[in-house]
Amino acid sequence: MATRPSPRFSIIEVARKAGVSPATVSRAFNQPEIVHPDTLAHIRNVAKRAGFRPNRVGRSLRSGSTRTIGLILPTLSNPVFAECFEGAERRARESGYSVMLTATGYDPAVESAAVQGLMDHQVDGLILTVADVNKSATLDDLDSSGMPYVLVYNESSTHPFASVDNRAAASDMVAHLAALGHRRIALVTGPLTASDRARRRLMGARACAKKLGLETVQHIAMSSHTGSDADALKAALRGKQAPTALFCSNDLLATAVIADLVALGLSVPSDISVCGFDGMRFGALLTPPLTTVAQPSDGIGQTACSNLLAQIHGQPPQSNRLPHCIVVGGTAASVRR
Amino acid sequence: MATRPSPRFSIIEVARKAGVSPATVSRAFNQPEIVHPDTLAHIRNVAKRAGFRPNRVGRSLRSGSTRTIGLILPTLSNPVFAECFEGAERRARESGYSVMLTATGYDPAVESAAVQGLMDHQVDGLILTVADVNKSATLDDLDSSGMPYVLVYNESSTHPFASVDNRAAASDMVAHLAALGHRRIALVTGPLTASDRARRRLMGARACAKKLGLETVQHIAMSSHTGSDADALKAALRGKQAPTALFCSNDLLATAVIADLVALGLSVPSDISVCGFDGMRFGALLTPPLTTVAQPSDGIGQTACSNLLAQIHGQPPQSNRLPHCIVVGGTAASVRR
DNA sequence: TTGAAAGCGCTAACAT
DNA sequence: ATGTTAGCGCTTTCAA
Repeated sequence: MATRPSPRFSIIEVARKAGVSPATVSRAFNQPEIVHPDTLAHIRNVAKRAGFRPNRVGRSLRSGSTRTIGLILPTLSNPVFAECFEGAERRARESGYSVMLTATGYDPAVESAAVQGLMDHQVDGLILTVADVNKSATLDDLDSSGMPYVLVYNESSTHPFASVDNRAAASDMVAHLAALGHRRIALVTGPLTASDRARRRLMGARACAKKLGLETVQHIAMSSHTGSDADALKAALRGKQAPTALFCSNDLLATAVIADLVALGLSVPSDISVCGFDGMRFGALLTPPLTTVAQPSDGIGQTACSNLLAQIHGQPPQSNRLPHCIVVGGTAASVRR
Repeated sequence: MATRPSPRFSIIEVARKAGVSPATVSRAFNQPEIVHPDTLAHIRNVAKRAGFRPNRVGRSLRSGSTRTIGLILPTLSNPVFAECFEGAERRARESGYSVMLTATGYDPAVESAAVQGLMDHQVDGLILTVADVNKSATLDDLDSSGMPYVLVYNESSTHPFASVDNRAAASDMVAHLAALGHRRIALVTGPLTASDRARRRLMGARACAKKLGLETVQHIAMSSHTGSDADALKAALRGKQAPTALFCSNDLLATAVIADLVALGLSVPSDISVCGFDGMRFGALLTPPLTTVAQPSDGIGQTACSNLLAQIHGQPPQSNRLPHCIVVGGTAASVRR
């Protein structure tokens, strides 16, 4: 079991040892059905003995395909994105594709560099989430590059994506809150300028409120995407017109908001209702369990990957809106009379 | 903004357009300091105008380095591994390395295929977690391949790793429980045969119990790594000699166990104490917050990556034991008299 | 069914 | 400081 310096065989050595041409060895690995069974067995034997495995870099350069896709997500520490990755990676692996993954930490500079870097690596396609579909330099680059890609979580009429219908989902949650008797609802988000999803959710929430004759959904902006802002929260809760329900634009934010409310001496849901958006598994473990809008993140990843692979194989780009559902937990309750 | 079929330029075209040799263009990108400033500016200009970026596949083939590392982890849905990935990826990116990631779902076959696949891709090194360092076919392959690698979460005297000291960590937790008055403690794990970490934790727990004169730490094996087994649990809790504290070998398992206990009509911690191992962030959000042994997962990933890069650059392999700490939550309380 | 030859895009000797 | 040349490992015509 000595650690030899690994004199990595090439297809040429194998060909010589097997007494055939390099082309035949190549065929033995790529189109075994067209080489003579005896030759095939012999080559496989020699290759195995020598510990030979085709070098994918050589193959990629020659064939023009790396059989690798790139994934660019804000952070894997948000279980929503982690699940999305798992769905996509599994699907990719099943099709013989590998995945390069970059976490941007919501930094547009990292995001843009990641796209460039993955393109330099000649990935066959890209799955990514951008802050805002409508003004993303990254996305413009991508469009003009001809590289196949699919967005996840974003929605757009001009770019392929896999996502829930954020407007409808937010609307459904507002309807749920309204059914509980809430008439003053606020949507809590991170910086709106940095998230087209948050904007869509706000639109959906407002549309529903209007339809149901509720007061306009207020908007409370936090400075970070997943962290709460105790001061902003306190300010928003002052006065007679304070909202009775806080609809947070993601689950992580909801947990942070709940923690802040508790620190403020409020109790959820008896003093105020809170709900989230995402449906991360951990929400169910909280006490009370988090009321939220569940997105099928694994499915979003899987679908995006399927669509991307289809594109890579020449199909036209395609978008999918996956079904969401309201998870009734215990953080949103009937409003007190 | 037409989607041109992208007639990807090569270094040769750029060289011709710029009136220099391909080698000079290559130098302009790789060792800009040795080319004449005017030439450099001119080449950069031409390259930029043509939208040229060096093809990393060509470069990799020629140079023998892909500047890519492989990461193989059981699942990104466990926030512990997600954080580890983030630490490693960030560190890699800072050094100009990209990351290919595979989630094995604890399946040895996937694990082994992933190692092969990443080696086929000519990654420069590998970071991975294996079920059992002492009998891992995967690891044997790796050793004989000469590919640099660093284990994460595993510990070994013969393989480089980055991990906490699992024995000491488990011992510390047992000491903590003992200080709360517990004398009958059980360690709850998934299949022991499939996790050297669980085994080390059991050893550490037993050693500490012995030292402190407690009863031997019982072992309750669940059939899955992170799911609880209500029947096994019920059986273990029968009788006068039932444990007063359940030490779960990971946080996800701890949450599942707590849920089962609650379903059994027991209350944590007043009827029985429970604690976990990992220190996932969500533990702090539970009610009561999870008492656990925190591992610095981001740091483990970062350290592993640093050590791997050092190895890739010719340094000898190195192992690191990172510090753990006991997080006192509310799921473990003083034993009732 | 197999072989010969060219070349994917790039870099590293070696020359100048 | 720049150019010439060869070739990394593989696949893919084109021939046989």
